[in-house]
Amino acid sequence: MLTPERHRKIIEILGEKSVVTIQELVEATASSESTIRRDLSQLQREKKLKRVHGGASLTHQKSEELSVFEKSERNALEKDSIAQYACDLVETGDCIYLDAGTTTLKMIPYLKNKEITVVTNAISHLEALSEHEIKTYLIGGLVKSKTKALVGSSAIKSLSAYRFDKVFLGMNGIHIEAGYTTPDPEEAAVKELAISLSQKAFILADHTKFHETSFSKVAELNEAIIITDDIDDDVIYDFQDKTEIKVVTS
Amino acid sequence: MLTPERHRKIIEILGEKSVVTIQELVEATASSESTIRRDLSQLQREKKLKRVHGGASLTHQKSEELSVFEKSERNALEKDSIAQYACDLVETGDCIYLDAGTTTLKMIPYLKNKEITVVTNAISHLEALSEHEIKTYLIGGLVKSKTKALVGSSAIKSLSAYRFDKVFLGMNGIHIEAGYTTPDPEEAAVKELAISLSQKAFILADHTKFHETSFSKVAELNEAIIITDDIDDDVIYDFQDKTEIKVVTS
DNA sequence: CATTTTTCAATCATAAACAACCAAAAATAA
DNA sequence: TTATTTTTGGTTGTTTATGATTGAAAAATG
Repeated sequence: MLTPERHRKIIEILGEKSVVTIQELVEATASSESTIRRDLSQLQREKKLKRVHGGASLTHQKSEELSVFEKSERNALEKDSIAQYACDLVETGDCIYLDAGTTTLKMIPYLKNKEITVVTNAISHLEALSEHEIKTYLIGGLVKSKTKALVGSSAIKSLSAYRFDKVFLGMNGIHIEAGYTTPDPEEAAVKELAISLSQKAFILADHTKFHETSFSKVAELNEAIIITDDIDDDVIYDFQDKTEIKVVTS
Repeated sequence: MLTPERHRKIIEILGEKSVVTIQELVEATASSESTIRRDLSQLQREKKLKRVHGGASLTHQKSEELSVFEKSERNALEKDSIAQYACDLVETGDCIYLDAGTTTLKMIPYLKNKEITVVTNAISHLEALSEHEIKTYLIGGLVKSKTKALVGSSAIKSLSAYRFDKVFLGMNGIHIEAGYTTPDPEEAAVKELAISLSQKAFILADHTKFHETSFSKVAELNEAIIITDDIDDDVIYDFQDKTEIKVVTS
């Protein structure tokens, strides 16, 4: 494997997972520890990543011109922990629904080799799903040009042909009275239906989403389990009698 | 193999793979290591690529990357003429189905500002469709990881919810007895249904597809109108009593 | 806090890739 | 045709990348 090929792969994996061990990279590139260490040192000099004990992490610098894979987003590390936790809930043979969104995207690397079936409305997730050889169904529908998600009545109809063991959704607002909310009514309708088609529904949301409300209501709090990162104890106290909350400590 | 021919091939391979080893190029061009090294040095001086230890890698210039990619396609100009002609058949308000494939992809720029609705099974077309602000519905279905097309029973079911004014399909084989054929049975089933759901069906195929057959039958010749480029008169004579043929002169 | 385990940087031998050179072959010109 | 130039492929010694090893440093464990 050639050097630039390896470097690209490293950056790409980091874009998906935010953190990666040297061991994982050794396997992914079929090269030795020494080589990976050298690669990481070089990429760190180029400010493409940050070395950490045992592996590497993406730099959370606000950057002007970062290429596709290099773009980091807000709370990337927290979202990665949440995604990883969510994937531990997925069992072999499950049929799951993956909603559009950055956090659900980060689940995909951890779903590899689980022998599951994924249904999604997120066109942006297809590349990663295909790369990790996960059997994927896309629902039909109107392509929302901005977010590249599928919405509308045909999406609703297409989605309702499936039933899920688990569904994983991103969410913009989690509020005691307003419940789960999201900006776009059409996406809200898809999320709402996905929840009702599943045995268990999980909301993946970092701490910034609590006490927020957005335009369109998706569901009541008790209709899904929340997976989140470090939040204040009083926030947990506020919500704990409304629904179940899994807190991931990163 | 002549020098410019070799250089073109190197750039073409690089356009597909982003990185390439010297050994691969030696095999692809049937020339020696020394020659390839000289080629790479020269192409590097021309800023067409970047040499790396063991081979070569793309320069990170997106624009050039794209132009190279376009050039690399076989019969690109003919396909573009065919695509342009096909788009002249589309009228304001039409609902059309666009099949996966390079020729149908080339239709998209010419569809801009026609105020039409497009339904497609080609995930690869979405970017161009969105870029040209065309209202697009994607059918649902299993994501075929290699070609990024939607297939399977759920795709069939999803597609059958629509009716079309016109459908435009690529095709691998056009043969007097075998009719229209394509390699993949699952894609063939989708194409077949699309034809039956339309008022008028058009096959977009350059001259190399005539008298060829592939594995899976899609339809009889008379079920669609063929749009093609310069072909021999005797080919037209062979086919003209079977179906209508539009010949685009480029 | 001491011990154990893991990860690290530095070094080294090896195998691969390299540039430079040369002679043969091919293309071009006379 | 022959002479000249260009291109090619093999050979040379040199450079580079790689993977294994080692002792040091850092985490993890008890």
